[in-house]
Formats: sequence, C-alpha cells, structure tokens
Amino acid sequence: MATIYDVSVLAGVSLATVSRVMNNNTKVSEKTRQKVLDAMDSLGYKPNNIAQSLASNCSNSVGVVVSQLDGPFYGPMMTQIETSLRSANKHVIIAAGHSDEQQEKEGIDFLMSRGCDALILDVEAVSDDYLIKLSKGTTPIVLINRYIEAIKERCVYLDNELGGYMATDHMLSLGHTNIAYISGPMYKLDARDRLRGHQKAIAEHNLLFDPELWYEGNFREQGGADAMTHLLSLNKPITAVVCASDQMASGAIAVCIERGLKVPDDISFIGYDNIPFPAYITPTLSTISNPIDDMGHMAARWVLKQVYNHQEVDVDSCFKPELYVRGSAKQA
Amino acid sequence: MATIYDVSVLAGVSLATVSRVMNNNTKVSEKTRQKVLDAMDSLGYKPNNIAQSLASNCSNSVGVVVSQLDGPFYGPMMTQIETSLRSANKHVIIAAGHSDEQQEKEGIDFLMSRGCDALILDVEAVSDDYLIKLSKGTTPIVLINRYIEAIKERCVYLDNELGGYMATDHMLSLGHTNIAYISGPMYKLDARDRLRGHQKAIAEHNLLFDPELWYEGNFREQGGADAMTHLLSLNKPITAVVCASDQMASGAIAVCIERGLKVPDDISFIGYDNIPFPAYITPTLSTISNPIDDMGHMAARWVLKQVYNHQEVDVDSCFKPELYVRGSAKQA
DNA sequence: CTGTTAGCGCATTCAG
DNA sequence: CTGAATGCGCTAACAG
Repeated sequence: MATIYDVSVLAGVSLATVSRVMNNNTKVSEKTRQKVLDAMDSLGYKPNNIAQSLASNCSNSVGVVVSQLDGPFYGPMMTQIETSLRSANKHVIIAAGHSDEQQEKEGIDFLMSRGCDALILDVEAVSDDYLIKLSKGTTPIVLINRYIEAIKERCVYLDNELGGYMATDHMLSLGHTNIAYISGPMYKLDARDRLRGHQKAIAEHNLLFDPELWYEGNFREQGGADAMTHLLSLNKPITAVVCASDQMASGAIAVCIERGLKVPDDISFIGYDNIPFPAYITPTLSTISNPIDDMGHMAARWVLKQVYNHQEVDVDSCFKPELYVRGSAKQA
Repeated sequence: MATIYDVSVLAGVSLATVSRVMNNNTKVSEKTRQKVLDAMDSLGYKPNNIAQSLASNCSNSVGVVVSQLDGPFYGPMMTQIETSLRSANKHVIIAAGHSDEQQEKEGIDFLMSRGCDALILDVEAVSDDYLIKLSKGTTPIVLINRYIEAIKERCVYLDNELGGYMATDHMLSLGHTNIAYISGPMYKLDARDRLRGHQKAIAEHNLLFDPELWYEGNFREQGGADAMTHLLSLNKPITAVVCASDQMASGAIAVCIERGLKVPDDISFIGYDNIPFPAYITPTLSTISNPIDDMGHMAARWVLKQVYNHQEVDVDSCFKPELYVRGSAKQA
C-alpha cells in the first residue's frame, strides 16, 4: 500500500502538502495540487483511515447499538442510517444489545473504545440514569425509540401512547365495546406506552378497562397466537382485538382462522408497526405506523449536524403515528 | 482517557511491560502483572483500538457488504455474523451494496481502506473476475451466497438448483402437471439456479417446460402479485405455482384469494426461503429452506479460522436446502 | 502557499 | 523477565 510519503516523493513536495490536498481545507496552488493528484493516482494511493483517525482523533465512524439485527424493524432502520452516513463518508459499526443490560453496556463500551465519533443507541435494558450519565461523557449519543426528559434534545422517538390510543379509538369508533388488548412485554417502554394509550381511549369512552382482556405478549407471532388462544378460552364476547404489534396480530389472526372464526366478520383486528408483510395477507391488516426507518434517518442527521457540523440539515425528533385502515376491522 | 503511558507510570514499570500484559503473549512475572492490572483498573484504562490497529497492522474488524440491510434475510445473517465475531472480540463494519456494481465496489474499497482484516461479501452485481482478482489481494475475502469455481474454498453457498428442483418435484409428486413458475430476476444467480432446478424436475417427469407459464418476478410481494395476475389472465389450467421466494408466493396467493380462488383447493403453492412470516398466515406456506443465517455464521467461522487462526472451528461451506411441507399445496 | 517538526497510542524489535 | 528506542501513516501547529 502506497503511503502519503511515497506520494510526496513522487510529486516532489512535502508530506504536509499531500495531506493538505487530501483534506483540502488549506490553500494549495493549483499547480502543486495537480502534481499531487497525479502522483496519487499513478500510485493508486488510498489514505489509511486508521492512521488518519489516530492523528486527527476523529475516526469518522459512528457506532450503532440495536436490540437485534433481525426482525422487521432494524433492517430498515439500519438501511437509513448506513445510507445517510456513508454518503457523508462516515462508517457504521454495529453491535447488538439483545435487550440485555450487560450486553448493551458491553456494546457501548466496545464502540467507544473503537473511537467512534458518536453513538446511535436503540437500547431498552439500560437505565435512564446510565444514559444521562453517558450523555455527559465525551462521545455524543443520540437515542432512538426512547424519550428521556433530561436529555430530550438527544431523543428521536415515536409517540407510542398516542399510537396505542389511536388503535383502540379506531375500534371504538367502529362501535366495538368488547375489546381485548394484546400488549408487548411490560418491561419495554413502548409496550407500556401503547397500553396506556389503549386504556386512555377506553376510559374516554366511558368503558371499563377489563384486566382479563389484557394479555402480555412478546411482540412476536407466537406470542400473539398464545394470547389469542388464551383470550378465546375465556368465552367472553370479544368482537375486537387490538395488538401492540403486527407480528402478534398475525399470530392471533391465524389462531382465529384455524378455529373457523372469520376476520373481520366475526372478530376485528388492528396491529401496530405497519411492517410490509401483513399488507399482503388476507385479510390485509389495519395498523398504526411505526416509522422506524425515518427515525433512523433522523438520528443519522442528528449526528451529521451535531458531531460533524453539517449545518444544512434540520432535525426534528418527535414522530407521530398514523392510522392505516385496511381490511381486518369492520363495523361492530 | 487514560493511556498506556499513564498506566506504566502508576505501576512503576515501562510502557512495554504494560503492552505485554495486555497482549499476554510474552512472559511477565506475576508480581508486575498484578501491579499493572491494578493500575489499569484504578485508572479505568481502556486500550485505544485505533492505536493498536495502526501499530499492529491488524484492525480486529471485519467488513461486511450485503445487498441490503432490510428484508427478511440480511437481518438474521448479520445477527449471526455479529454474534460470532463479537464473541471473539472483533468488530463488524457494514456497508450496503444495493445490488449495484458501483456501490458494491465502493463499499469494498471503503472497508479495505478502513483496514479491515477480512471481508465477508454478499454481493451480486460485481463480476466473478473482479472477485477472483480481489481474492488475490492482501485482504482475505469470503463470499456468501455465491459459488465461483476458481475460489470455491472461499464460498459459502446454498445449492439453489437443488432447491428449485425440490420445490417443483414436490408439486410433481403431488400429481400436478400444469405448473407455473414465478422466478426471481434473471440477473441474479440464485434466481437462474432455481429456475434451472425447476426445469430439470419438469424434464425428468417427461413434461415440457412451457415458457408461457414462467414469469420473471422481483423476489418481492408485489412482483408475485403482478406475476399471478398475468398468469391468471392466460386462462390456462394451472393447478400449481412454484415461486422462487416466499415473498412472491405471498403476493401471488393474495391475488388468488382476492379473486375467490381457494388455496390449496383450487390451486397449490410452494415458496422458497422459509422466512418466518408465512408460517403464520393462512394457508401456512410450504417452502424450501434458505439457511442464510447459518451461512452468515459459517462465513464468520471461516474468518475466525483463516484470518485469526482459531484452529478449533470447522468450516463446511455447501448448504443443502430442505423441504418444509405445510398447508399451501395439496394432491392434484 | 509550503516545508519542518512533533506527536496520536500502541506494538515490537533489540539490549540487558 | 524488563526497559529503551523506533515507527505504524497521518494531521496539525509552527515557521518561513
């Protein structure tokens, strides 16, 4: 691999001059600049990023910690982050936190020791206090999918309570009153927020929240199937089910169809997340959007603006869910 | 951030000694080792990876180029890669190639200039020759989902022709003879291989491959829907459809159901990939497995073994597809 | 505008 | 077993 030194010799200039044309932040005469450029390309010179990082104390890489890399969410989110950042010539280094406090912290340490210029975190197991403390360190952080009042200017999040409210409100407005709710695991903030929205909608319509009609799932298909099996065993007159994720809704619907129930004729469903797949099944799934990709994009923009001083980008961090009416819910 | 120098002063030893205990490849007396460890710990010392990389010419990071980060495949694959590598204390740096030659090459250059110790590539737009040349360079590469004879020891792949054969053979063995085929885009190798397998099965049963019953899709839901719409418009007595991806199968089934056709009573389907979602829809989708996650895992093991000299791991690179019989296909 | 000179934090000779 | 010295490839003052 050719080094900056080889280039300087071939071009007949000093080492510093070569560095200058690379970073073109200082004036270099057009003539010498061209000499250098020619030398670079006849040597096939590629700068060594590692050395640049060490010397400049800027690694041009940003670390991303997500709960998991698979599933319908993180892919689109990572796509946005990678695209935005790479077009600005920044690297993306990833680590999975697996919703485990220990692993999330390890991932963060890992990325910091790698000299990341900033961290984008979609973490759910570490505490607010830990993150607040972290935000006071030297490596800037931005949070996706989490709202912490004390550092709200670093949060990119979805109003999940509103989303939960909207889902249930949709069923209510269709005339349903016996509405079951399949929630995500309660240790997750977004699951709690969505449930709160559900309860709020119920209360606003002067109905009583029946804990028996609430089942704690796990956001996955199987959890939805288990939940539905349980709800059906109650022998209650349920006419609508609000699910805190599209995956759970799919699992739940599958159970109903297996038992000979017609969706939406016998029982209505609404999901949450608006992942691509359920838009293609029968019935098509009504849902609430969870623009996780847009949030990834926004987090990347935040980093570009706050860390790399790209003044031109705007950052807006609170996202509002939207209702997508499709075929899985009908008038009661 | 404390440096190795700070540690050496506190421990009352030389810089080199500290370095030695970190890398513990040279003998250090237990007493001094303990002094150093204590010093590290009271300073909260974390080695600077960047500096280590520059000095050792080993970045402990491996680059991964995938076509896309979203969709049902790359997530699970990335999960395996990240998990395997991180447990060996290696970093994963990602770049998306977007199935575009220019972008794939840029991604590769990008990762090489970052000093990656090895590259894991799931690329489809660059040529075999380019990859063969690349494999002769200084940065080791391993290919996922691609078989190139000249560098087969660097390939981790699925026998797609066999998979295509198995899918169609399943329909044939159920007695179907009017079988349509919805393929992936022909510029993709796996799409071509699967089609070849289909044709082989057809031929083996002394049937004729009817080009009219073959539609080139795009591997996505919408492509399957478009394909089915076209096939139905032919007014041919099709009783079974083999799809080169589960996503296309889902799109195609949706169209059938919309038109009042019963699956599998009126028409049978089989997909390819065995992605999680269609196992939860109605009817559950029969399919051929595409163990992309296992392949990711294997590629990571290859790197560990070949690049980082972990002798204990075994590498086996040719994966065989498996048939998953579920509810979308029945006797003709 | 350009060259000289120090480091960045660490691994690695080479002596001792 | 340990310390001193050198350099990885590059950036960033500082002079000129």
